[in-house]
Amino acid sequence: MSNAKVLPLLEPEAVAPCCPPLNERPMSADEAEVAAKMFKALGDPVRLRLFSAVASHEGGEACVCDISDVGVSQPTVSHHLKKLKEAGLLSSERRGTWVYYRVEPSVLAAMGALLSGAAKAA
Amino acid sequence: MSNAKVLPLLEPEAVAPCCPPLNERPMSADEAEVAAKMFKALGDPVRLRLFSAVASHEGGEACVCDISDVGVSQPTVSHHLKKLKEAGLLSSERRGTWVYYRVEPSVLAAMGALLSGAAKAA
DNA sequence: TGTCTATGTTGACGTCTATCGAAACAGGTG
DNA sequence: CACCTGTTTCGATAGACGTCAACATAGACA
Repeated sequence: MSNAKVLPLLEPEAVAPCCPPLNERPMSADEAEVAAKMFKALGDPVRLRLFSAVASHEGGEACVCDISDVGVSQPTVSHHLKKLKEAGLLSSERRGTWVYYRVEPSVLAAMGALLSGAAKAA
Repeated sequence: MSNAKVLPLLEPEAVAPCCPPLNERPMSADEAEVAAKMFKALGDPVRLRLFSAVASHEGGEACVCDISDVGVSQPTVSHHLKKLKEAGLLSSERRGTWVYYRVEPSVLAAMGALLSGAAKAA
C-alpha cells in the first residue's frame, strides 16, 4: 500500500548521516533503530541468500525465476524480497512478464563503512 | 557455563571462509546460516547500541555498568549481551566485581569485507 | 569468620512479531 | 481465452523481546 513512504532509506542523503562508524561514538536510539532495520533484513538465511543471488548476478539485477532456488516456496520468496525492498536494500522493476530485482549500492556502502570503520580501529 | 563451545565463530580460521563477498557468488545455505546469525545479532536497536557502546569505548572494552543506559532493564541488557557473545561479536571477562565486554575484530572485519566487497563492485 | 551490600547472570512467564505454506488474485503473453 | 509469472491474503506455528524474581560471585566491614 504505502510502500513508498515506509522508510526514508532510499534517499542517499538519508543513508549517509544515519550511520556513523560503530566505534566513533555510542549510537543514539534513533540511529540504532534505522541501522537495525538494515541488519535485520539481512539477518535471515533465506534473505541473505536471495540478496547474494541478486548481488552476484550479471549487472546486479536478477529475475525472480533465477533466484527462487532457496528451498522455500515462491510466495515465501516474494515475501522476503518485499522485506528487502522495504529495507531499501533492493529495488524491483517489471520488464514484461518477469520482475527484476536490483541492489542499492548506496545503502550497501553505508553498512560496509559502518562495519569497516569499526574493524579498522579495533 | 558452556559458552566456549556454543559457536566456532571465535576462531579466525572459521570466520574467514564463512563469508565470501556477497557479490562473488550466490551464498550456500550453510554460509548464509552462519552469516545471518551475525547480522541478526545486530538487527536489534538495543543490541546495536550496546555493541556500539562497547566498540566506541576506550580500548574496545567496557564495563556493563557503563553501557546499561539504553532504556531497558539490566536483565534485558544481560540477555542481549549474551546473544552478542553467542554470535561471536563480543567476549566477556570478569575483572573483580565488574564484567567487561570486548569486541571481536576478526568477526567485524569479516562482516565489513562481506559488505564492502559487494558495495565496490555494485 | 560471618554477614551484608553491590554487580551480573539466569530462569520462567506473557506478549508480540516473524516465518512459512496453501489458496486466491493481479499482470502480461501467445 | 488459456497459460505463466509473481504478488497478496489468510491462518497456524515458532521464535524473539522484555520484565519480575531468584541465584551466583566478589568485595566491605565489624
